[in-house]
Amino acid sequence: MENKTERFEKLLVKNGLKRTAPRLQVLEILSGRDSATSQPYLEQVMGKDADRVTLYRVLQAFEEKGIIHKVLDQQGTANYAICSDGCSAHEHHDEHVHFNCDNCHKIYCLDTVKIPALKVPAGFKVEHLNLIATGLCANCSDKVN
Amino acid sequence: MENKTERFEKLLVKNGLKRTAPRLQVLEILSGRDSATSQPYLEQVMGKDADRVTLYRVLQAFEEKGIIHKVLDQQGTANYAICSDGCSAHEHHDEHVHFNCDNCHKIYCLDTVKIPALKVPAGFKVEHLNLIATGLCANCSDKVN
DNA sequence: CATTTTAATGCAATTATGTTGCAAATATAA
DNA sequence: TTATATTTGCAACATAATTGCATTAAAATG
Ligand SMILES: [Mn+2]
Ligand SMILES: [Mn+2]
Ligand SMILES: [Zn+2]
Ligand SMILES: [Zn+2]
Repeated sequence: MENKTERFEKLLVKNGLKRTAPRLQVLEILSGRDSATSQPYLEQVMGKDADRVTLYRVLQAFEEKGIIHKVLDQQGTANYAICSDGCSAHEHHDEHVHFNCDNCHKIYCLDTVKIPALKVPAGFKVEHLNLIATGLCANCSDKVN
Repeated sequence: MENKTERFEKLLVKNGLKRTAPRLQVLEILSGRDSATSQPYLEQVMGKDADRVTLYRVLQAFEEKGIIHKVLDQQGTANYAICSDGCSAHEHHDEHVHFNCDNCHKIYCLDTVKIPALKVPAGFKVEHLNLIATGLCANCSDKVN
């Protein structure tokens, strides 16, 4: 079985992106976490390995290519998670619900929970739906009890 | 029938807030619009009538008291709308869908569209739901046709 | 109505987040 | 190995938001 780095390199090539250190590092970090990762956290972890501007540009490129998707938490902070397969440059196919824990502040992609269709008033044309649930995640509600 | 300003003054008193010019002005502006109002717009309209910091503090106080609610648009910008009745200091009772138009960028409170209940994975405890639909609003989809 | 009390405002400084232009570096194609 | 096209880093800038503190003003009190 091919290792993670090899997979990431192929992913970059497939999307016409050059195999660079900051890009591989971002993929490394994101893939190693069980929840969406905030921009500030990424910035902190990458430290001086990459300039702040580079990080923003890496994230933007990945988002455009459908490699990651952005989720804003309740404070408006950008969080990023690796996309499920099937997302591409011009369409993200992962309209799942996101869960923002009030306690640990993690954002989980609830890949199995799809957003139900909506009946909107006449005239409105819905393109995308974005649903964020807040409350306590499985970990935190355990601890509280 | 009592006029708007009188109503606003009562609203402030009821919530233990002093009747000040910046507060009345914010209520005036918000109530005169058909969609949620962004912080930058408010700042611009109020001009030098109130310091930027005061505006932030007015909005925060109103939100805490359940007088207005905040909606983040797709860029993470804060937008504010007056709450429906029944919202209070510690509970907002207006979990309706919000619609963010891709064209005019307005955010509409779809008061009549409630967010459907969700089935989440075991362990997760949902407190609040926050659903933003994007697409074209009634006005803009008219114009396009 | 004058005075006291308490809440709210304005200002200055600071932090966080995100963007742009451009020169230098580097990954990859030739 | 060289050429090219992309990517990076740096500097400067823009905007959003927060904090501490002195001053002002609203409302409560007598
Ligand atoms: Mn997700
Ligand atoms: Mn609303
Ligand atoms: Zn949690
Ligand atoms: Zn519109």
